[in-house]
Amino acid sequence: MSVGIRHDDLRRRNRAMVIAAVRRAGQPSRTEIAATTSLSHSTISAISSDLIVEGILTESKPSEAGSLKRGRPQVGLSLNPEAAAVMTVVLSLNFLSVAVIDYAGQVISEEQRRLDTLTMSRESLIGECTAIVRRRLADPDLDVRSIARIAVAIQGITDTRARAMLWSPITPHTDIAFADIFEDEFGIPAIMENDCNMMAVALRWRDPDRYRDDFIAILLSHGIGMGLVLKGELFTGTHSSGGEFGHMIHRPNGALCRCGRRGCVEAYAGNYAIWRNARQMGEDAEPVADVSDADMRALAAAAREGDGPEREAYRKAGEALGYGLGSLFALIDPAPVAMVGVSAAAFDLIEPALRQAIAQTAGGQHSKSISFDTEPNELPLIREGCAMRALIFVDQEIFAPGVQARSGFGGKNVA
Amino acid sequence: MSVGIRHDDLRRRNRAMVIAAVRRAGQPSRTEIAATTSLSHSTISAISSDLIVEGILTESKPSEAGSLKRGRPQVGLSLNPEAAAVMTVVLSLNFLSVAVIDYAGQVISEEQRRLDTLTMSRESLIGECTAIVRRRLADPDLDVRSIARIAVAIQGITDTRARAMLWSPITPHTDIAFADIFEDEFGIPAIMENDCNMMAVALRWRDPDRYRDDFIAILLSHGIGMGLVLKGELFTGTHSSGGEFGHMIHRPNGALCRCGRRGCVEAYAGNYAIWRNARQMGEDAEPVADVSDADMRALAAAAREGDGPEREAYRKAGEALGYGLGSLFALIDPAPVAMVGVSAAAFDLIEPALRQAIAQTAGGQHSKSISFDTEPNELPLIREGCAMRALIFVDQEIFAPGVQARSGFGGKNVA
DNA sequence: CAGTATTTTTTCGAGGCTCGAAAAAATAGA
DNA sequence: TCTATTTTTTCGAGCCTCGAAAAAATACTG
Repeated sequence: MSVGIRHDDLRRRNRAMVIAAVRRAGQPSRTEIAATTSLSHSTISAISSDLIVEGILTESKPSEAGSLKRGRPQVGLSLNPEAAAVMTVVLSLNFLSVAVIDYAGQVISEEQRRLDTLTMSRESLIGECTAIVRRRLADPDLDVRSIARIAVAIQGITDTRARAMLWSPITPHTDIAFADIFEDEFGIPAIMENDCNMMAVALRWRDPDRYRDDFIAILLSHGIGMGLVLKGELFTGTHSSGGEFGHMIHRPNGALCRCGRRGCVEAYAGNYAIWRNARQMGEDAEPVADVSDADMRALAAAAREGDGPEREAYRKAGEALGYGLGSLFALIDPAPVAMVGVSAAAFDLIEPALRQAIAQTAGGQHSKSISFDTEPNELPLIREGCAMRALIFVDQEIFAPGVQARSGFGGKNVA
Repeated sequence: MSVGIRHDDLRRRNRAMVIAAVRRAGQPSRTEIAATTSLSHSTISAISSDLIVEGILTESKPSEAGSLKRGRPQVGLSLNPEAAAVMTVVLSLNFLSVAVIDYAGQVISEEQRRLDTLTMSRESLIGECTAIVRRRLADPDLDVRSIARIAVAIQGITDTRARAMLWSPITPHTDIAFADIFEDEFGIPAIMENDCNMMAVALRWRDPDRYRDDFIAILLSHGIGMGLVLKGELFTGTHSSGGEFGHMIHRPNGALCRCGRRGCVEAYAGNYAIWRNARQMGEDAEPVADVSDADMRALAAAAREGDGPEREAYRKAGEALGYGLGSLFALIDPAPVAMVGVSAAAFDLIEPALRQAIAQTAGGQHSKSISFDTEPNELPLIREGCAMRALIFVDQEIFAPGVQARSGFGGKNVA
């Protein structure tokens, strides 16, 4: 462990730094990059002229129209969209979505497809995934060689090495190494990520002011998922994608969860749990396979209508989420929360009980100051997160290569 | 954010790397250091000769007696004990302990003292702490100028900046900035750390094989504390020392906790909770201020004697700890656990219920493979952790200084 | 419209760092 | 005493970043 820094690593790291600065800032001038990286102008000049020659960056016209200043106008540097491309594959319950994204982050082409993921065989699930990717790669407008990376996101648990799905609620099959499958099939490096982690990555890029170093993204969907960024890094478990917030225990020996255990947060706050409680089916009732978004919206509407089992179901969901968040906050301290997914649209029904519960916990000391944001649609977020993950891989591993070991330094999990 | 690497940072980082290699390995030769750091022999030679001239390292006799090999014998490098010294201050319930440690990690001098921390005024608590440090500094055998760092550990919550105790169960007073107080008083840089975090740091140095990158140290004492190392880094909250495992919610609206809330893990597993249950005082009974170690040992003996309220009390403690660990493992995946403190000596009474509970949780899937270790005495561990923390500060900030910003690189929390 | 002030970017030499190769040092075996 | 072997040091080469100065590109000024 703890490897020293070779002399040639210097350039590599600083190249990566410049690329990262451009990706973050959009069209920064060399002077701005020098300021944010605290490297000298000479160094930035040298590195960026290399990157331009290599076709990674391009010079764009003076960044702002209102160049009211005197002096030589700044020349904006931007990512060359044609430098590379990446592909995202998002697999969720009964739905498969693929997109090709250029180096600057714009969607070039996409395709979506309904599947019956719960009943498909292992082979046909894999087959559908590879087929849709193959169709995209066959696009005549696309230079296949430019695709530098495939990022796959799935609802479920993935391994830390980002190679395989270990378990997922959307299919009975386990341990599918999608990353390896795509690499073998297409010869393109691939990674396999957890959907909620990708949501968190995307939120950070969308709104870096709110979602800076520490925040939580919670997916309120059929199941409950979480993506967590701590100290600027995506938080993952020691072996898996981790962060199984939905399966923290809310009530020992409580309601039956989809995972087969009892008393998980999800067994009170997942769509199926809200549905079960609203229909007064009892906590032991087998979770239903799926509840349509329309049904959930109808449920929320009924709950808003007046007091009754629907409203009580949302109250219980809020309570479970509140105690769960309280326990989480006991571990990590409070942080901004983004609620994502269908039931985030019903957050008005969830919030009161949630805040009341969180106030009972150690982490909820300043419960009023904990702020929630809602975003009803998770799919675009997941795709954006995948795209950024893949693009940053290209930035670091392809356009600034040459470092052997990652231990000690090398922010691998930087969201 | 994300600062580039200056040319002069190179030497600084590699110096730090060499010092760290020596601290880890004990008496490594230059060749061994070159191997572990993957720097060239020339570089190691240059850096180590600098460090020797500066009095930071010394050459020791050939590392092993059995130099059966041919060739020129290796020269061991070791830390010069006189290069610097650090002081540790450990403040726990009714007890204050101070030690001076040389640069190589050996205790030079120490002093311990009983206090009535629960009833002392703020001023006298601070006064006792500064007085004991002053007495140690007055030791004629000690060169005061060599003291490069004071590390203070306290049971309770500290801030992420390692300046202040925010809240502690050992005193009614809050927000005492011990680090600032010591710095102002003695002009020596100081840090304020959480006791359980220091336990984790110490475990990692004691047994790097078992406690490598991911593990958990749990203090089973009057209260329940936790120190957590994830991916080789000490885990802290976003604002505070965090990791308040003892105040995760075990049962909503459950037993009364010392913190004033209800249903915390500690309200079932802290010494006062075990005592309360064993004495059948009811879950609403006000927690007692302190239970002596002797009383706890008697309780454990009674529990081992036969079935009864004592045994049931330990069972409840195990259940709470098990569900809590299960929820924690849902977030971070399972990892080795060290149980520290008086009640760790009664772990035989706790373990069955703990394992049974953990098996009910998502994190406990492989509950049999989760391994527990016990260590009944927390104080030496805390002191060792403090010492290592302080020494590593000296290694990095004093003997390899010169880096301005830490963002991006700079492993601040490396245990 | 020419000249001046101002700001950005590039150029160039200096200084430092790591590296590889070769030399020097230090020991065990023959 | 000589040779083989291993560790450590020495030395020149090659990069990299930096600061200063030059070059480039614009706005202002009279």
